[in-house]
Amino acid sequence: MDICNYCNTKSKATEKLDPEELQKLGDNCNQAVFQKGDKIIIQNTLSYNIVFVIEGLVKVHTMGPNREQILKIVKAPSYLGIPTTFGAKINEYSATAIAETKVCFIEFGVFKSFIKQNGQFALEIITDLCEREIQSYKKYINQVQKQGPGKIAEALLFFSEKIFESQNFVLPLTRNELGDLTCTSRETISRILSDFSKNNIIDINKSNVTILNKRLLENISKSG
DNA sequence: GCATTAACCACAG
DNA sequence: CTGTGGTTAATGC
Repeated sequence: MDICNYCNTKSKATEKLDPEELQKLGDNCNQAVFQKGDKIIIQNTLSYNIVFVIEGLVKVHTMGPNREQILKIVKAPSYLGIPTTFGAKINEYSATAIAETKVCFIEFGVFKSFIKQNGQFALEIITDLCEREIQSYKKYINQVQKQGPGKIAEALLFFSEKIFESQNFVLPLTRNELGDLTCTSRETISRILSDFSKNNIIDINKSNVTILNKRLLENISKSG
């Protein structure tokens, strides 16, 4: 089977593979579709695969000592689980689909062999990992130093700009999950969202959000 | 002290 | 699952 050769959702890294390697990838990967709420990677279980998200949206989350923490929201196309598969025997985090999501499971040994053999492939993977690590530093600082409105404004801007690329979108998370994402409580999310709405910064109906005053939202996000 | 912020609890829809 | 109100604790003038 030559499935990977014809797949038009190649990662930057797989574009560097030669035909023989692509063949090998095709022989050692499996596609699967997950519905909203389905777990793709499960914390505290063994990992055998690298996951490549072909389409959809995923939350990467981990259970802390007290509560659930959403580490990040990942949009296709993207790899998933490289850190936990290389860096730990047992998964350090879970990944759950928050929209219908199509993924490819790549056998770990094969993925590793590409890293060893193909420098261009490895370079793309490392570059991607580094960009994500820097992002995670930023998110970490924001979460620790901003107060509620700043964190929530930032989350809204993140969904608007990075995920949906629109002023109008449907939040893929419940209020509780938004709390897990922004290190606040679901009550705080409720209050601040209706506050933003009262001040005509956003329009919100259930999970349907329209950003009305982006400038102000950016200021709130910046000033924390 | 007094104000602000936000978590926790409870209860209603 | 959400929205609100009351209570409480921490933090900063």
